[in-house]
Amino acid sequence: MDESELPRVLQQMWGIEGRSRPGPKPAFHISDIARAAIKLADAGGLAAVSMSKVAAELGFTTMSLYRYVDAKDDLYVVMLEHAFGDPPALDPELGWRGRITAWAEAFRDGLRRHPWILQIPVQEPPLSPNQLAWMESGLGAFEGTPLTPPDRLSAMLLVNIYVRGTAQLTANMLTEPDAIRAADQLYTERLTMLATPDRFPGIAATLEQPLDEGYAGDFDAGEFTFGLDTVLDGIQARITRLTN
Amino acid sequence: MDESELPRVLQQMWGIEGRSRPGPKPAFHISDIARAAIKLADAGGLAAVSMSKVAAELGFTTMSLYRYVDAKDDLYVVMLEHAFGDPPALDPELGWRGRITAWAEAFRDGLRRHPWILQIPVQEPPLSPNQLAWMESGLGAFEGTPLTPPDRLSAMLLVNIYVRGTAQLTANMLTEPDAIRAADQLYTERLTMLATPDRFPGIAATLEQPLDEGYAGDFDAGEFTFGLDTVLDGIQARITRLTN
DNA sequence: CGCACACTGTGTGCGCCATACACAGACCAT
DNA sequence: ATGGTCTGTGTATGGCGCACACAGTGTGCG
Repeated sequence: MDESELPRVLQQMWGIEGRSRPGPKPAFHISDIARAAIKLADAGGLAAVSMSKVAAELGFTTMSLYRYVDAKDDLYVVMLEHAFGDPPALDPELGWRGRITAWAEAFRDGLRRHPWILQIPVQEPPLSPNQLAWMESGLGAFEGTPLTPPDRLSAMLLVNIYVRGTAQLTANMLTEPDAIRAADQLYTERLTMLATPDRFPGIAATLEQPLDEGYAGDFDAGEFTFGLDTVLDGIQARITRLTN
Repeated sequence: MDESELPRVLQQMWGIEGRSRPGPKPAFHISDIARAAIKLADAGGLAAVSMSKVAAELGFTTMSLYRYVDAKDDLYVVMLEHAFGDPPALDPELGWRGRITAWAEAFRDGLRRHPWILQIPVQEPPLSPNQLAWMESGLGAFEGTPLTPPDRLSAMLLVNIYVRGTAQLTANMLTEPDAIRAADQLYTERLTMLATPDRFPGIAATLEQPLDEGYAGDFDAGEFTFGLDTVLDGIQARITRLTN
């Protein structure tokens, strides 16, 4: 219950004010760090984010960052919190399906905007304000369904996992459509060469379908909603079971 | 189509023999590298795997590894290939549901045995023998269903994503049950403190359920199959739609 | 009003990392 | 037998995260 036991970064992000203290005023705020780091990551991927680069971007020395952030991992937390803005406002007119779909698409769009998010090593469950707001928003999509709160949590996590997973498949360095297409073609080529029908009949059959873009193919909007619908059908089944 | 364009590591893993060449015989094989690296990763996580440590484990110098592996990323590929052994043999007696469930559980067990797999930055779609064998095995689970090959691929990927995603939630450094329990309790505590019912009613409602273990709670076997069943229900719905 | 001291940003330095490059020796095709 | 190619090695470079000591700053307390 003691708020002081919260890591410094969390305190800052929740705006928990320390009483006015002696010493010089901080020259900036963690949100400045987040902005600088995100700028670097958007431009050059997560690998382009280092303490020194972020500090240089801000015009300060490397070590000054450690007055705001305990370790590099904290930097990631702050970046995440800042990269997802507010969660989408879900139209209550829509059914739960429409709402969670909108939520999933907003999440996907966030990942598209900041592909480096997928490269961040996941290590702690979320506790920052925007992260929780997204959770809340996702849970709210199931308002009016007979799902219990834990069921809603599971359902939301399922959708969350789906979006992350598919985004991961969509080639991690998206941005360049030409690059994606080239990488996809190279992959299909190699797969065709290695996955011979005698040893890998299932894979080979998949490759024969001309429409199919291959495993790492361009996971476009159509395929996204198609797979998402499958997940939602599963949730629907659970709801139906409860309703009877 | 030219095999020589394959990266060296892939050639080695597929056992493509280069014609006998001048020069000293290689002192070891990439599989030795894989074994050493996996040993280190099992003991100390992916962070414990460095070129020098792996080399030391083998009794060679750091730079010698680069005669077998073009870069660190290749090391990861080799580790992955070696960590998953052969895919499970699926009992044809079972229906598709039983088969894909067995496949998912085998996959989950693999991730449990080698948690560091989840820390590997995903960058390339799989092309190594065992990876393809697992794909083939997963696709084979849908033998006898009306699903088309691309449908089967989507379904398998869905299950694959689900397993990865849930494993990710299960606290990435599992192993120690006490540590998991402690981390979980700390998380629930903080969440209770931060997610106040006024601003986060949905999350708060979830926390009120005494049974619930919280977001990052111990994702035990029961919850795993429960969530998996939801996914499979979605696939079932698709099958049913095709059958009519 | 003044002062003690907590806090700020800075500079230096350490150990580790991935990997480029030049080299001496080992071995097969000819 | 020998030329050329491949092996493992030693050395070196630039980057990284971060520990630590320091000088200056400004607030709360006396």
